[in-house]
Amino acid sequence: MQNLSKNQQIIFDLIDKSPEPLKAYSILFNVQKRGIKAPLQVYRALDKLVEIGKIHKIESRNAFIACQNSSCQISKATAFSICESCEKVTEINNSNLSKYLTGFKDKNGMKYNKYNLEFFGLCKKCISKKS
Amino acid sequence: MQNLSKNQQIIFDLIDKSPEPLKAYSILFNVQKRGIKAPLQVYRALDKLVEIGKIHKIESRNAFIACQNSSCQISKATAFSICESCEKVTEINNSNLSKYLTGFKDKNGMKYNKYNLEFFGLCKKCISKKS
DNA sequence: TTACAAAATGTTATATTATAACAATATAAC
DNA sequence: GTTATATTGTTATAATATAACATTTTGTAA
Repeated sequence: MQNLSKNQQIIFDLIDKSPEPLKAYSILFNVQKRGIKAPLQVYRALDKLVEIGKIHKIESRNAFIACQNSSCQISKATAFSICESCEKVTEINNSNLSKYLTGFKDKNGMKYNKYNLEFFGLCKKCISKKS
Repeated sequence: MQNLSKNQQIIFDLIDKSPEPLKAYSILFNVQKRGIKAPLQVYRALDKLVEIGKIHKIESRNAFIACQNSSCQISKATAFSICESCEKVTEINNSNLSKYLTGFKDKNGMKYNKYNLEFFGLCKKCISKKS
């Protein structure tokens, strides 16, 4: 695996140490003191980091999270759980699930090479808060 | 099932007769001749139509498609196949898949009440074009 | 059939997310 | 060292989505 460029490293570090998914303009705000001034600089780094699998985009939230799976280099099979109350997002790493979905074939004969799955619900903390 | 309001009906009809997912501002452009002038009017109708399950949002494309499943009223379990070449989107209606995912429990103890799954690949047409 | 509540509409302004286009610089491969 | 590729920098703008407020319509029940 090649090294990250300067901007890529700055932005990856920020996302990687964040406990929650970060949005592009929040990232921009946080890295301005490090010399990254324009949205495009952020989006370019994000695109590359997604491409090489260091981060994932949470599509329903337009936000980015570091890959939790140390062996994941290219993101062809992603699954996340999202708490609709506190917005906590966790990457699901379940081999049964990934086997099932990677092998899934629909009747239309289309062969899939990638998928993204987002589960929504309430996390344990938020369930107990409400009861 | 209650009837749709005027704006909801106009926008649903447009989406329903479209062979491909439609984006909000493309919808806006197409319904201006019918008196819907502002983005918010479109987004409000879209929100409601999604809520009652008449349409789904394709998150990775920011586009909307009519529900293909006649029995689907509330969209708690959605799955789509997306061709990365021609962008054709099809709703997957596979009871094995939906049973598997609806029953899925992760080790974190979170209970899911909704999911959205997007598969990516090449459709039959696009595969044969390339060979 | 009025009155009340809920849903939907209309309108202007603005926030948020993302890319186009072009020039310059750095890095890797040969 | 030269060339190709990736990355950066910069300005402008496109595309997606919501805030806030006023008004009208619709459904429900007294």
